[in-house]
Amino acid sequence: MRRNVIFKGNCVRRLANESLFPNNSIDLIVTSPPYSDRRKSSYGGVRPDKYVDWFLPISDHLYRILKPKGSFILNIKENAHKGERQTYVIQLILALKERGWLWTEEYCWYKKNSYPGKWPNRFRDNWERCLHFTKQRSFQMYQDAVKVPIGEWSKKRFRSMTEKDFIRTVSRTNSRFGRNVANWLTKTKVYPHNVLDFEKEHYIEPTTVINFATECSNRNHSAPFPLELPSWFIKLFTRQGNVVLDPFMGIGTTAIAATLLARDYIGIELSAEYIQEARKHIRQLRRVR
Amino acid sequence: MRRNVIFKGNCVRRLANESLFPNNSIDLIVTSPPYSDRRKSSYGGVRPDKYVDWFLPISDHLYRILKPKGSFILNIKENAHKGERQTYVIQLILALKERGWLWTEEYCWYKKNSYPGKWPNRFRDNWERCLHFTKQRSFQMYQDAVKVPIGEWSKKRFRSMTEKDFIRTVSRTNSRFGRNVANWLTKTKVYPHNVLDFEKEHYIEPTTVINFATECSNRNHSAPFPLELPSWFIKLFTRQGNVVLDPFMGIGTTAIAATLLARDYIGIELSAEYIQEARKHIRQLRRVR
DNA sequence: AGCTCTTATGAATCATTGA
DNA sequence: GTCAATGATTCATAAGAGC
Repeated sequence: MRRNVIFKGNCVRRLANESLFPNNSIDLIVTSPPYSDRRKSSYGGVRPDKYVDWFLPISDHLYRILKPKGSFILNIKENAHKGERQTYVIQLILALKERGWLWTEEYCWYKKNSYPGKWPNRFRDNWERCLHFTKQRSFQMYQDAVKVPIGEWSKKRFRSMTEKDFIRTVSRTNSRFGRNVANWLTKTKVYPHNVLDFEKEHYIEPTTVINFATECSNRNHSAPFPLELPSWFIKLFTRQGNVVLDPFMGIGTTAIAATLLARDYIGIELSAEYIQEARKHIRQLRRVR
Repeated sequence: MRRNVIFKGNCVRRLANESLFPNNSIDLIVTSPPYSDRRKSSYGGVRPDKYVDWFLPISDHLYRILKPKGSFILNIKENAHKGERQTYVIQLILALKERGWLWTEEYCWYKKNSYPGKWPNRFRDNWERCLHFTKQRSFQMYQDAVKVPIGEWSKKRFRSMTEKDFIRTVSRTNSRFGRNVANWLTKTKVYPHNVLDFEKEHYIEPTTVINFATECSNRNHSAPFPLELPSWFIKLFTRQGNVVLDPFMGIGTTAIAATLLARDYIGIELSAEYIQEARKHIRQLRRVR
């Protein structure tokens, strides 16, 4: 299987090629497909009522090529129409389960730069779904790789408590700290939770982020998600040398994250312009390293 | 219609009483029903596969008694079972739409206080859904009541500008400050977004929150949500003197929030113990006021 | 390098208008 | 009727220029 390549072309047709994509060969899929009725210029747009039917053939191939212990992260958010949230995303969850996927978790990506606007019936949309699907109940997950400094949340949670107060509280309530309260207190890092709140937690070297951000602000080439998003899932669900696939590669954010983290990538993308942009980014990364 | 009362008893049977609950009489419903298979001791538990059928008769009554321009906020989160997120919540969304409700929005409540825990396949669950249903596309929404302080960026941005400078800049460049340019210079508050992140925003007097929170944590009574949660929706969707209903009242968080905000409340609760607790809190509030 | 200030724009949504 | 295009609205961040 060729690695560290971007294939140009239609997503389903490429995935159907079994020599390019053998069964059980991919460790992680991270992708953000075009949302319903968005990205019309580059992808033609998908009608909400056709969305599930459009996506299922793709997801069937993804199921075939994903390793049994691999993960599939689907970043998506339904838009509002005629005053209501569309239902195609939750319909898709149900449909994917019927096709054999396990809906393991829904991570919440707490975006900080939502689009401005004011409407009589809603506020700005500041979060997106990161749906986690797997093929099996047991799968690869390297939780230690995404631990965060304890300060961030514990300070807030127990802001006003002294250490003795804290221990007393813990032993009085039947909390899950268990007996190792002291151990827990001296720990410097803890496991994160399922809300992705990247502002405070700098997972990637800031200089790298800035370099990338600079590059990707070129006109007409928008990155649907920031580098931290695929980076977080790549660290969580893969080890060095594993293969990460993004079937809707765009300007290559997933590939860049994989490269920075010493994983291999495979991308599929329809737009020649986006591919060119992605390759340029990756070349620059290689030069820096 | 009697107001500021808590009715003891079964939710559906109480709601079916048309003299207690006339048609189109409630301004806002805020509730957190027992989640599937949780709170077995107080509610007996509801099987995941029966959850939708269990809830629909309740929601039909809620539809009947809610005013046409009223709102229904459903705080809920599916639990995980056998490695997967359950689907009863998203099934419920689809079912409620079929019964006539409009699924207007899904607010994300970003909880900050979940206790540590570790599982091989997931992290701690730090967010819950607050589903917003309405009967009509146009409904009561008092957005100004929940404005939040503008970000720090604005101070730097506008610090050195006179109004004329600013207007000149705006008309020269393409910046999207809209038509009423001068507003930006004096703006101190902006509209929030759809992620409820209460840490930064102290909507309720801190002392009140602390008193209530302390009361809750000292006993074994579960407060399904903090005071800020119903308070935010009450301010957003009602005015003073309006009526707020919580058909699963618990220890009375919604009633307390309504009382503090000078709204009337109606509660329904099965557990005599919870009702006693709720009434005690409300009495204390009255004394304080 | 590090800071300030300027400029640009991002998976948006709704009401209105015209076909 | 439905559907598509247009205008109006709005917050936060990052790149780029200048010192």
